[in-house]
Amino acid sequence: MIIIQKVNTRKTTMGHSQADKAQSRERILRKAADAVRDTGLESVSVGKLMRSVDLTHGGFYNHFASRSDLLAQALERALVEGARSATASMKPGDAPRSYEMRIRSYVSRAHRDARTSGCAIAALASDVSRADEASRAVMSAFIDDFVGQLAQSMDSQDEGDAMLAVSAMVGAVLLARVQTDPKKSDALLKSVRDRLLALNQDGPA
Amino acid sequence: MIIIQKVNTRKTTMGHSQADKAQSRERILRKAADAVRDTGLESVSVGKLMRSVDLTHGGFYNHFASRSDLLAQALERALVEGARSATASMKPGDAPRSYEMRIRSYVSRAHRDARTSGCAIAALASDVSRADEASRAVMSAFIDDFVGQLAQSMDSQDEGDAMLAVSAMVGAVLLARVQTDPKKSDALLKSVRDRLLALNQDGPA
DNA sequence: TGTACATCAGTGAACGCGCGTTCACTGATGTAC
DNA sequence: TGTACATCAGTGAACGCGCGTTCACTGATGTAC
Repeated sequence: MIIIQKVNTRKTTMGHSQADKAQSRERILRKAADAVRDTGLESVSVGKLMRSVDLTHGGFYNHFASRSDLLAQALERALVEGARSATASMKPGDAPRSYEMRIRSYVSRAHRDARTSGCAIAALASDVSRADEASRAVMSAFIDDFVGQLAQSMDSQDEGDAMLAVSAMVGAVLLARVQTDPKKSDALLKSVRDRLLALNQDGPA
Repeated sequence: MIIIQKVNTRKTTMGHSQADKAQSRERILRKAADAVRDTGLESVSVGKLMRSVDLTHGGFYNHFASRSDLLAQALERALVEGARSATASMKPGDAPRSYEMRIRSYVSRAHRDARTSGCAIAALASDVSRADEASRAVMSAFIDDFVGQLAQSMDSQDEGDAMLAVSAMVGAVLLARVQTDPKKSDALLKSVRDRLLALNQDGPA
């Protein structure tokens, strides 16, 4: 005896409640923030994005005014998540992260290889440097924060010193991602990491 | 008396000689190398590019096998021109550029503002970090050269020191291009520049 | 040097495709009674 | 609690557009004699 099961060929029925809507919006935005860090701002298309969260393209405009509106929000989200991952596993009340911990986790092979969950400044600096003023302003605020927080973790407490460190951190991760020779890529990270760590030992007089 | 001039409505007639062909190819490639640094690898379209050198799109394939073939060559050209501009006005036989001159010209407002004629590593690092292995290999070679040459100009002659410097140089120019507040952008360049210059004074012990 | 012919750089119409966006429609959700 | 109705999240066809690429054509260049 053969049993032919009636298969539901419809996609999983999407909810229609307000809570479902908020959840859909969140899934779209989260996916976009990842995609943007992984393959760049311009790589995100409405159709592909909606398909990746099992929705159809038409519904996109229930959540965002336009692709460019989405991109602006995805950039901010990516920056927030990137910054949060830098302070991951911190509970409120924990002492602020040490300079050494910050450098070791940022200038690392793990960070180089985890573009999607890593720092969005490193992932998107070139793209945003070419983008409109609004996008650049959003990232500027995160750069300022990044510099300010790093400065507080340094012996010198000097923002100028932190600017050097942040520039080198971002540059090193970027160059390590370009480098095709894994040994050279690792060596670059190690050289920059060691020197940034040494930089925080109080210099000569 | 009114004179109605017969206006030649045809575009300037293009030559058909072999020399003309080489010249066309060169014009296309040079324009592409600029465009790529100015607005990113993905921004270059065959139609717009050909229009910008006063040709029609169909002829493109007399010169390049495909858009992606052009892009690979434009990337290399952009890197060559960027590297050349870093050593501009040097005649053969001149002493190699000093460390101080290199830092002062790279980490500068002029370089920040001259994306099209500046270093292609800074302009395209994010894009290339996401590109195929072939493109990454092309840029890798230029990074290695850049590090090697900078090391030779340093007191320590140390490639690791040069890796820190190159990372900070590239990172600083990128961040300065993102920063929307001109004062902060200038200050970041100055802070990084001063510290990179100080780095070459022989350290303690 | 002059003529006849092959070559081939450049032209522009045409192709299929994916894009962002719009819209009439559907059916589950949520509300008024 | 039950019913009737309005709302609106999600669907999928359709739009105009720019893209990369192809191709039949044109006329100047370059060559063979």
